[in-house]
Amino acid sequence: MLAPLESLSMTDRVENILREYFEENAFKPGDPLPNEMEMAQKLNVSRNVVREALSRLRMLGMIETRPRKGMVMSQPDLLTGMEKVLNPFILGTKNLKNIFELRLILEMGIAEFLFARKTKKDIEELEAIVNLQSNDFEVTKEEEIAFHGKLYEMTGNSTFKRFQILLMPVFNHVFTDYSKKRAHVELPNPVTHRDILEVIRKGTSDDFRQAMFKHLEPYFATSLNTAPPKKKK
Amino acid sequence: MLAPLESLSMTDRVENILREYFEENAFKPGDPLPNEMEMAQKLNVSRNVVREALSRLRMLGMIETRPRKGMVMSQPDLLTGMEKVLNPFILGTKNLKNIFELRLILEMGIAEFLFARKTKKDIEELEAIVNLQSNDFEVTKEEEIAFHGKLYEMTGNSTFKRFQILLMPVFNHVFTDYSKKRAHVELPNPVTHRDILEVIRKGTSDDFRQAMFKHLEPYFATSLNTAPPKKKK
DNA sequence: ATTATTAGATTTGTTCTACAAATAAACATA
DNA sequence: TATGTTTATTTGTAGAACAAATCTAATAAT
Repeated sequence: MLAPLESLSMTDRVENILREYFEENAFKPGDPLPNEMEMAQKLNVSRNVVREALSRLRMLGMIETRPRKGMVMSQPDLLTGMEKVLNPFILGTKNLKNIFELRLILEMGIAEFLFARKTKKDIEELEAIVNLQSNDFEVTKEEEIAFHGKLYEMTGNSTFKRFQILLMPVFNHVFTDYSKKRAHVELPNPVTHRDILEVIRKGTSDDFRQAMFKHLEPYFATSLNTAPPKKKK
Repeated sequence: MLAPLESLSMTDRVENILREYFEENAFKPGDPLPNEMEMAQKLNVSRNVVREALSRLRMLGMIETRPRKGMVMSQPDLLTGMEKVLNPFILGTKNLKNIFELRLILEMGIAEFLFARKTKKDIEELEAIVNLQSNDFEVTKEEEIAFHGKLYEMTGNSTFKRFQILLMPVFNHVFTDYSKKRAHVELPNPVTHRDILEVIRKGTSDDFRQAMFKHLEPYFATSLNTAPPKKKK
């Protein structure tokens, strides 16, 4: 196959060079960086090109600059870059479907950490959230987020929690979209938030996974039915 | 508390404005964008500022520009932004620990999709991978990646697969780091890749989760022992 | 009439210059 | 010592200029 060989712009190249430079020299958060003019001269490019590359790294949180003082390395947020791209209109249907599934995967996978780290206080708070629901069989989006958000929090993993919170709106967007195309399915024995709460209180991590699967069954069904696995031959 | 009030730079503001503009007007991949000068004039900023903002969006894959022709909206990759900051030296220990756990969570969560979508061909390929291992009880990093990578692939979720591949080096980095500080623990009954293969062949998704947990037990132990849950009071 | 060539206009990539503004450091003052 | 002032430094922003590639349209050739 002949693919158009991609010619990187100066900015692209400088961005890569800078990241490699930081990596090779093991720059850590707080370390001061050379100033813009110095970089531009060393790399033999204009200050503008350097600034565009730095602007990218600044957006990702890799560097910080105190205006008129200098630049320092800083600790990036893992998910900032992803967050900015989470726009349902420009993410393709495939990406959206993948995100939808990703949430289900994550939700099923938290059992061990949840049970290893749950505290009495957590369970009390979770109960309070459940008690605030006006109807156990018809929860609002806010109640949904409150409940599951608390579960993520109980894993003690802040990245994971943030990740899930980011995914949630996309998840809802996709599900709403699917729902329009499919007849609504009533489940005979739905597992409610309250049921899950009891499992967390008295059950095992295995019980939790089974309960969670039942709880998420409509979503699993949606994903596995409407989007059959396509094998690229 | 008095926190330093953050004043956004023009570039930051333009970046936000552009993203909102794309979102509000439901720009889709392929849609042409106004040119740089037009944007600069409409926003009453210099072309430099617009270019820095556009450079950021270009990095994330939100826009593409065919040099000297024009800019078009494009379909971003979800994980590009994350990939660029995956540098163990600048990610803090907390982030690294979170990533470490995230892999465990994901690995435990894939059971349903794996079993719903596995094919004979998948299982044959997985068997081939297992058979290539020289020692079932002492697999190399490459063999490890091959095996688990195939599992991710079998979920039929390309984003998920890419996600895991990105996380793997960080995971190994963290575990190597932990291993130095802890005595090596021999497990009495390790679950090997071959065991997991058999479970995938003949077992259920529940069996899979239990097998996978046993397989990953050293990692779970590492995470749950060395990093006890800290409750922020 | 169709094709080939040329010229001009457009747009991004890149460079350069200039200046404002904020800070830190050095200095001066009370 | 504590406070005010000056100065040098560095980023943020603006604007002009040009190269290079593409598209359009006009012109020339067959």
